Amino acid sequence: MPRMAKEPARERGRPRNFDRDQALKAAMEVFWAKGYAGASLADLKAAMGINAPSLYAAFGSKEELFEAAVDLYSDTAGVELWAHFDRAPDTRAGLAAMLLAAADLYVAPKQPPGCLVVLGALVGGEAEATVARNLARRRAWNTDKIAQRLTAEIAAGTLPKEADPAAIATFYTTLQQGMSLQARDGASRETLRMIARNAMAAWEGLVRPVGIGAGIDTA
Amino acid sequence: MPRMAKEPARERGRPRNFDRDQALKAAMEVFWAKGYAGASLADLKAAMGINAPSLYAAFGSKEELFEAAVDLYSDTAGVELWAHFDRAPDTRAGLAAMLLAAADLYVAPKQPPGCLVVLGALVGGEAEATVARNLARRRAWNTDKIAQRLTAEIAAGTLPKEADPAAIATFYTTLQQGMSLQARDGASRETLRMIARNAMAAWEGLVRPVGIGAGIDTA
DNA sequence: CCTTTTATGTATCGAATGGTACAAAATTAG
DNA sequence: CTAATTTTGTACCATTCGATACATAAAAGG
Repeated sequence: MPRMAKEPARERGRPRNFDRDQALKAAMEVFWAKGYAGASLADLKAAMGINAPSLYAAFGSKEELFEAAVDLYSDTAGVELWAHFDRAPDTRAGLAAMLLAAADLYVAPKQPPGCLVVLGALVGGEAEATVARNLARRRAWNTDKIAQRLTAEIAAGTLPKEADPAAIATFYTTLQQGMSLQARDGASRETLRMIARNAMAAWEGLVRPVGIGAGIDTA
Repeated sequence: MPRMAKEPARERGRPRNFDRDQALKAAMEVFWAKGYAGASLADLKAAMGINAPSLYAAFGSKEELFEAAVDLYSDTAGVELWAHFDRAPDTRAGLAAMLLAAADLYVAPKQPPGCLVVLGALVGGEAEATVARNLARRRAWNTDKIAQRLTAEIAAGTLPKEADPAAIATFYTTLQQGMSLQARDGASRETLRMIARNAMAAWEGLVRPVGIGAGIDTA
């Protein structure tokens, strides 16, 4: 049984002379900017500063490199976004905070506009199908996350029983994804924040579906 | 001066033995399904049922073929969508009708899900840059179309002077584009229609920005 | 030292990419 | 008929694609 790699623990053969995390971050930015198919191996090699054999030895294949890049994205940019959602006192405040954070993230300087999970692999041939499916699964997770919190609030009585968690969650997911496209089309941070604020203007109408008593007990 | 081609008017050389419009429609569907970069010449040739020289003689290049396909899309699916917007008595009804029509269009059977103008060329390298810019321009036109009608209604007094045409138009464009992604992710017609309906729940909050008197004169 | 192990750089691989050369075929003009 | 014009099918081009073979370099184990 080989000993655990706790300290740096020099491995056996010739050490690699590039920083794996740094190279992965560079790859993430290329995928983020150009998408899975649009990022060529030549692009990736140039950005990562390594040759093909080093890339394949460290990451396996373009597809595995992409998955690793998306993991890194989720663990950095993505986790920061959803932290706003989790920290907020309720779902409404969480969605507002998440969308405003998205507005900042999607046009942050020194970064490609929009979201890697949304834009990374949308359309394409069979070569992209696998990664596209994986990204779709991540997007579905985010919608579920919103829906689950809504369900909990309905159960707790802080939201009307008539509210439809899936519908509300999908609505805000749709807006968030649309914001990624807007960012690609050159929308400013202010424009994106305005979209986010306007999205919250729909809240009352969403949690209180028409005909249940909308407007009776507001203010 | 060569005579005008009014009747079928047999041209000079060997006649082409495929229907140009029909081939273009087939190409449009391939681009719609796979995007500009994802649609290979092999895909296009197979769907159009012609060989490379015929394709290039009739359409010039992949890029020109794509532009022609997008024109066809705009003149068929797209025009049907915006006809709903134009026919409606006011902007609010127009947006509702347009979004509901989009819900139908984006998951219509025998068609790729979502919108070609939204999904056709979002990310990618320099090879896609030109077509991506052209699609972005078309998307911007649609937003302007909404904003112009809003501006007219504000001038006419049917909407509050405080309403922000650009912000409202961008909001609904964002939703429409998000709906294209949802369609790609497998959303049903019912889900898309729910998104559209919920989008209209935001209307009152949008045309009457916070602090102007929202909620005072409703109902 | 020598052996083992891993990484690197060069030089490529086969396949797919968008796009063409070229000759034969099919039509009209005269 | 012949000449001119246009399309078609075959075969192919140069480039780029993702991915590898292979010899060498650099480290640890013994």
